[in-house]
Amino acid sequence: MAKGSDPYSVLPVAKAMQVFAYVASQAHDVTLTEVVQALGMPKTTVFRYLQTLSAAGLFAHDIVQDRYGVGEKFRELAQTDAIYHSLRSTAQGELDVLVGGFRETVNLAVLADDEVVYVDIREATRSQRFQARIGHRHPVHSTSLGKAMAAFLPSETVERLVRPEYEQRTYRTLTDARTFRRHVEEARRRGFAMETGENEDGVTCIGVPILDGKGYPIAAVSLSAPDNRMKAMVDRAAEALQDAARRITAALPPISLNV
Amino acid sequence: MAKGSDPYSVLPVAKAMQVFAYVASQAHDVTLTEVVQALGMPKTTVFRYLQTLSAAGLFAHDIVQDRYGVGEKFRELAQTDAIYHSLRSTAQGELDVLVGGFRETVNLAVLADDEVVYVDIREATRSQRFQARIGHRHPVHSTSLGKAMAAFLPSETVERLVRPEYEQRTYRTLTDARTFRRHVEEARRRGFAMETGENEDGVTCIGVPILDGKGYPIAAVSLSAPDNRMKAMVDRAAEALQDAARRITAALPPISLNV
DNA sequence: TCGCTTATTTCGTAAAGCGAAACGCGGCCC
DNA sequence: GGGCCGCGTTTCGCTTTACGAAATAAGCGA
Repeated sequence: MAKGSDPYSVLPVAKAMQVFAYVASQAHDVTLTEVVQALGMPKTTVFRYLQTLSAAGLFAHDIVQDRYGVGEKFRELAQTDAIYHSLRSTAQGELDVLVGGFRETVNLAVLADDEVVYVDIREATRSQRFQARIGHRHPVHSTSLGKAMAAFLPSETVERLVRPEYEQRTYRTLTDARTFRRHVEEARRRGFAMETGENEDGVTCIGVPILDGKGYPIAAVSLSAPDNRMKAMVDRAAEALQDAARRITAALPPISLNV
Repeated sequence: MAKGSDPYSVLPVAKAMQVFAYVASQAHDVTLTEVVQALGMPKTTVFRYLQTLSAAGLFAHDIVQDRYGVGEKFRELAQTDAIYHSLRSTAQGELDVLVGGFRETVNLAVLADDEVVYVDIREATRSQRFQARIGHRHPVHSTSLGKAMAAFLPSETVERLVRPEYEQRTYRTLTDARTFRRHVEEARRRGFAMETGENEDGVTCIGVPILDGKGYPIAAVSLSAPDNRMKAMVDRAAEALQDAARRITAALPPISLNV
């Protein structure tokens, strides 16, 4: 049987996952004994796993029929993953093209808990000081990524991002709500956001939102380069980023994330 | 914390599911410490869960970056569930209409392991002897459901269902390959399958396949009634079933199941 | 090269997962 | 209508084995 050859395998978890896989792959809701017979595990054990997984919301326990099926929590997770997975895999090629074309660092990020979370990063030159790492979080107000996404959010949602005062990351960082609103407004008008040394000294960023089927900014791509080098290619970069974003949008599944 | 109020909750499983939910809801692949900090669990514990879930295929462990993300097994399960969930929920209303219109038992089934698996059943009159139960399996050759699905399978797949001899369920059950092929061929021509007392004495069934976006028979609906009562309404029933099947197909997501 | 951070391994302890068996309940059949 | 059977739930005692602190190793940036 699925005896964990892995010495770090936690048996209850491994066995519960067998139950999970069985239930999820059936077209109908299952009974306790059905799982027991299918997997050859003791009744008590399966019973406990079914209870635990139901309590976690991954399964739904139909009390009337005493049957277990896949739960809403599972479907939420699956949908979230499907979207992000699709985002990353379709973005992949575009990021490569961008980094190849400009030889500057390219970032892919999403908005989570009102922060910018880096999802993929391509550094053109590793000699350069770290900008960010995958999974790291930066503020919305100091990044072109954040402002680009904010620019295409419904206005009620933007208001949620407005603070009386913002953290000053560099001497150029905007710190008041008024300026933030102006930057966001400008990004919306131009179709891309810009940030010049507001997040990190000497580094300029151009960010463009990636919209999902409903026009909601699910993510953003940005190009970041030293101030001087960026100056010469702002227009070209903005256009390339917008093209990339459009293509990524087109390849995304038509479903949306519940905000 | 998420202390299992449920006395039957298995803690390792419950905690592993927290890890699961966290990883699946992130847009980026995560590191061990990231999970530890987010969930406030001991490092060793999380490490073991990540290992276990990766071994189960639900997570993918990127050895190079030492990051964990959602694995292919999870996506397979999610897709299977999405299809079946959609099938059942869109079929729901149609089944109700059918049972209301004919006052006879209506079945929804899928094909699994070359058998007919009942997924939903609406009995018009409970006095009647049980026909089948959800999750029960009947042979392909003796049911209208099975023959309806077989009729729209690619011919190579139909061959997999052909046996030199079939189990004789009633004295009317077809038992040879030749007759099976003939029935399937006829069902394909007519667009619905029929079975008269071949699965259960005195009961006649009409089955119609439900095709997915690619024209593959993902399931089937059937109406079953005592021979005499069915005789009077064959044409009307076949048409109603076909209409229902068409509507269910239309509401299905455009993705397919890998056969 | 050093020093930090992060992943892996070890190990002793006690918690808690396990599963046989008993119980209770409902439905089916006689 | 009564009894039987199948199924889900509960109990209980026994270790098994999950646990987590701490030590170790491996990376990686400075």
